[in-house]
Amino acid sequence: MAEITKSYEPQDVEKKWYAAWQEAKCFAGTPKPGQETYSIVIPPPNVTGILHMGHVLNNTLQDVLIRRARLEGKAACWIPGTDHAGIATQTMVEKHLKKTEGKTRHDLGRDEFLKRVWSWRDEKGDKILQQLRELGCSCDWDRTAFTMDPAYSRSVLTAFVHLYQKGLIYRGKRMVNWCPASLTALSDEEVEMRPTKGHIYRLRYELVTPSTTIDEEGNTIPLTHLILETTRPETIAADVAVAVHPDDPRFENIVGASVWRPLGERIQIPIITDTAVEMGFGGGALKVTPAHDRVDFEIGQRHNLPVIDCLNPDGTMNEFAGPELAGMERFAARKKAADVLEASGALIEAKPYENNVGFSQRAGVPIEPRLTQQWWLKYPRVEEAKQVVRDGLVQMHPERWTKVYLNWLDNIQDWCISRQLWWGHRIPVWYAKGIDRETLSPADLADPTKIHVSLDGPSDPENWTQEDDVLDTWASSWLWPFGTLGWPDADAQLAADFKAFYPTTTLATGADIIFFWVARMIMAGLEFANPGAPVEERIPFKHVYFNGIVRDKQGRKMSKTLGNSPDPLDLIKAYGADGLRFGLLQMAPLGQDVKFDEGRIEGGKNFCNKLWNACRFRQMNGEMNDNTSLTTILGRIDPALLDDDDHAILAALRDTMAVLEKSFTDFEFATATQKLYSFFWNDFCDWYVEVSKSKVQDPVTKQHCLAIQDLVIREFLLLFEPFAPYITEELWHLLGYATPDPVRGAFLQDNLIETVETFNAVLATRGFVLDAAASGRVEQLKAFTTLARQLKADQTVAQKRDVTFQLITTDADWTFIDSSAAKLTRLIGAAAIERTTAEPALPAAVTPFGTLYLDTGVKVDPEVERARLTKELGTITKHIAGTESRLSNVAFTSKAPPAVLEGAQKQLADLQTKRSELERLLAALS
RNA sequence: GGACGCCUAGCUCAGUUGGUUAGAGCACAUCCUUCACACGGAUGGGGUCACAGGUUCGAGUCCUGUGGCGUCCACCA
Repeated sequence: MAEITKSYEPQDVEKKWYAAWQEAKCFAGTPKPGQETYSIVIPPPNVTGILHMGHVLNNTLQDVLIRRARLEGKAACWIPGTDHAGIATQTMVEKHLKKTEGKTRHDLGRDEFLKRVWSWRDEKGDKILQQLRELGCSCDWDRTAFTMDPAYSRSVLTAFVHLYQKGLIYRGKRMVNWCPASLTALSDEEVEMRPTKGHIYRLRYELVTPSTTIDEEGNTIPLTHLILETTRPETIAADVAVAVHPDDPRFENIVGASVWRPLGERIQIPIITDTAVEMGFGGGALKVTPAHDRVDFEIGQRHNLPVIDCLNPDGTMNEFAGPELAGMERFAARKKAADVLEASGALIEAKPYENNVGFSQRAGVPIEPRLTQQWWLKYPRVEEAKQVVRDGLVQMHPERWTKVYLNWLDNIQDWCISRQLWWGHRIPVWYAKGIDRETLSPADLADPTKIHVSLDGPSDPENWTQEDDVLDTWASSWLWPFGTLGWPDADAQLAADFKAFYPTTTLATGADIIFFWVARMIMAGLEFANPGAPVEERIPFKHVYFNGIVRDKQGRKMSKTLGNSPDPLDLIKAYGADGLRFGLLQMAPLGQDVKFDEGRIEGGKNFCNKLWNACRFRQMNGEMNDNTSLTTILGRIDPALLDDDDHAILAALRDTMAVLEKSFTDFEFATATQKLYSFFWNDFCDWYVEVSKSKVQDPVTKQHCLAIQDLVIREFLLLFEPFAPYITEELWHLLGYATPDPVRGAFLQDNLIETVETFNAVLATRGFVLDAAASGRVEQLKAFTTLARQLKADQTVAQKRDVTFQLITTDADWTFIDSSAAKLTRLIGAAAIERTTAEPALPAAVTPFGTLYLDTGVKVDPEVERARLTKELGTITKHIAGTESRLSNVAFTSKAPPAVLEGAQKQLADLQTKRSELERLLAALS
């Protein structure tokens, strides 16, 4: 067996094992009949994306879940893949094209441009999947999917045709969120409202015929103009009316009259009434610009007003904006419009103003409401989607997200699924040649001689033209949990083990895409997967785990522009993949955002090193025996020979197993990592390994102690493996836990983890009766040790080892301490612990086993000693007072549960004993 | 306007159904390279648990309110 080096060097270990795992196809999801399954589909990253901290967190969580499932003996399958990411990828390639060749996509034409995108994808795509391998992700790579794969594309189009035939998809001219940068419509979810500083312009709209109104006192006064306010003066040329509230007394006389439009073509526009107008805002009048505002559009519909569009798709002004503004960019035009209005006297004032403006989430520019023909989807299964979550068939973790989810579904709006892009799934709709797409009526849309909708297109393609638009990317990824498992092709589903792996077990994702993706997947699953089957077979997943967002130390979202995001690959180089994984999970409590702290990652690395060295110590202490199974290790342990330390460490191990089990059920990964840390570092290294140092000196106890170590390390490696797969695998082999069997047992993951239940059962059949009191005695010894060390530290002889301790104690306690002398003297750093009945004039501490004196061979300074003891006495006295007052309170003694009462009484007794001993020590000093 | 989350040591966070003297890691101070580990060991300092009320024998924990930070949904031009 190879010798374990002085420190853990992750680099070579990681390379070696990942290659070995892949070679052996360890990650293949291959269900055996009757075997329980556990499946996860990856939230597909953008095909051209690169790994950032959010991915690291999200994918580490998935890997932890899937590896734990493997150890639990389940057929585990983690399906990886990427998303074509329509807008993002197309924009990227367009930019590249512009930069390198000075061309636009239109210069190339659709077919040629798409060729370029594909070659870009082939060249630069899937890099992120490579990076996930470095992180240790155990995806079943043979199943890698891509949303633009032929098979997956077919599932997307199948879904479209199905929904169309069901009457849920329709085409309509409606107000959409238009992105002037990407030149496409967006869904409401892709629009982000941002408070934006600008100006609000107070304007006069002159009445064609002066009239009268009433002032606040009810007096009739002349009225020559209306006052209204707008943030968008550049759209005035597209005003078609001015609206006031029907109940507004100020405007009674002028309803139906006209005002002069102050910009663009100076025509008369009518004054209308509409309840959408807020009387208290501005001058109480609203300019109505149906082409450029949702509310205005609705007012226009109600009043049969014309629609004038004064913007080009790219956000520049067109000829309808008037000669002053035509051709200008929209924000420049806004300034210019203000100038023109000021010059004509229509502008009263421009006030600084902040309002919410919709921005394109991806392109980062303000969107324009724009009236266009688009394809819309009425969501299927909305009620059922709510019900499965309410019924807990789909459980969200943390649960509070269900409320957000249900609220969204309660207010759900039809989904604009068409995008004016080229990179994506082209909508499988064909128009008969010669028809005007803009003016198709609902009846036309239902006429198969005018519109053809199918997977493969019309049989006489020469007579048809295909729809130019592609589908929203999310209209493909919403099929991910079953599209990746062969749906809708029966043979493909069989080959992909659809039956075993659908519904998937857990979806791990960020709450930021709860609407974009999670909700839509639930509806899609219910509609398409296992049609006709009971609802629990149609849901796409049973659990949704929402991981937090990784933020920087100031709490800001990590972003490229801020440059506050460390490169995960650099972190892997510096701390190892295991250190990164473990450190990150330690700071990621359920559902809380993660403030990134590199120190924690370093802590993860240090922990790995600690584990490494504990194993090194084990190896140095003696020949390895047969470690190839729990049974062989237990065979080396005689239950009758277990001492307190053995009992205590086994109890702590069992407790750790239990905590881990619960943590996985509750998705509490931070709890799990913290428990692993404290068990191994504190319970095992700081105590068990330290006491082992004396036991291995004794041939009688040596083999026994090493066997316990082998047992604990084995179980710990199994518990730790999901979090740190590389180092555990390496140590598994170095310490001989692996079996030579090349099929079963070659890797750590081939083994089964013990549950508390099975572990207990195994121990019981071997005659282990764990002594529950042992842990308590060990805790007392720990306290004794700490007090002794404190004495040494106080006397600044912390490192001296030739000191002697003297103990005044009872016969029973002395027997116990004396029997533990070998390990205690080593732990404390003392030549000996002797029993005494005298009152040595030495520094003393009151321990659970009597009063302990430190003899350094130097005479004690009574004043220093007095100060030390007095301080201790003060603390004790304070606590005694607190406890006494509680116990003297009848309300407490009569109402508190017996256990609490007993605890308080015992505490008081202990404190009093300690106090009187301290008082005695103080008295002895003088 | 509506909903949700957070506020505990200098920093990042634990703290389960209310119950002894509120914990960890990092940072800090003192000491130590003694034969697993300086990526380490020992000891120590450091907290009116955001604030104000309330319920209770007892509140970091439950209730009400206030303040601050953050997120989502809706949105008055």
